[in-house]
Amino acid sequence: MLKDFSVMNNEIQAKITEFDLEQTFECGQCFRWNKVYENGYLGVSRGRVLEIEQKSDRFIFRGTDRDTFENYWMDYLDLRRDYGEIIEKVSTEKNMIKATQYGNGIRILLQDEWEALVSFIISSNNNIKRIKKIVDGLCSIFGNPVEYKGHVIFAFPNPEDIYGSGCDDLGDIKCGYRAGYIIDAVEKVHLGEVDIGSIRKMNYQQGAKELMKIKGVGPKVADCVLLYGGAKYESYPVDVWVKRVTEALYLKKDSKPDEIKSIAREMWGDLAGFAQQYLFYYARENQLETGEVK
DNA sequence: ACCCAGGTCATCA
DNA sequence: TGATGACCTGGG
Repeated sequence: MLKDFSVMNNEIQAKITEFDLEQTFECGQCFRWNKVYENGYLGVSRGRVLEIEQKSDRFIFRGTDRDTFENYWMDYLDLRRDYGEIIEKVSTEKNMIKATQYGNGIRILLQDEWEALVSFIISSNNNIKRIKKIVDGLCSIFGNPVEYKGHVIFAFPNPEDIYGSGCDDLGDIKCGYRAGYIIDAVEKVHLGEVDIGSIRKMNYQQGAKELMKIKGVGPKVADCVLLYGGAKYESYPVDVWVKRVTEALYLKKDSKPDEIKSIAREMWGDLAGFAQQYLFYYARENQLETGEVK
């Protein structure tokens, strides 16, 4: 975790343990951070740009100021949390020990709830590469441009930026049948039928119920939004990878999502979301079909 | 041509 | 409630 940081020459420097840019930004939880050079990533959240460079456990943050860093990015990057402690607590058996060693620099980002919602609507029955492409397309059409060191980055559009558009207006981003889902989300959030801004205050059940009012939002998408945007760390999103690996390691049989979620809750309690992320990253990066440790 | 990808929906019993 | 197909799109 981050203990303190220093500001000089418009740069913020800090030593942070259990943090790796590639693991955190490429583990499938977010879709808008891009590698711009070796060990350097550039991203935007809620219209704020940030450049991060990593040298082992030393980090340099650029494009921000002390106030924004302390009041926004510290929380976004979850830098106040002791992930050494998280890893220790979820490493309940040998496979999880392996998974947490493999992804020991993963942090769960606190993303904008609306961005997480739309991103994971797009994620359904889709692959990560194409999800990124579609999300980028949505931003370049509807988002506000932000300039940084010659890069033009488009912020993620707010509901009001998209409101008034129809499915046809989303044709260029090639999101297929998900266009209708996105429009439904835009309308319900914009008109106040869904209170996306309150999911962090709600409990897990309330949050899930609220999110699933939207077309295209089922249990898996709701779980992702609650975990990555709603800080509901007991959430255990069950996709094809997590299903495979959880069944193989713990259940030893074909199981329904609710059974998979409940055993995760038994093993890791309100830290199940962290466990899920380590397992997902480990299984997917190693293309594990059975979940067995190699 | 067929299958898959961080699933959900409509339909049917 | 629970099971079964269909589904935009692009890559292997």
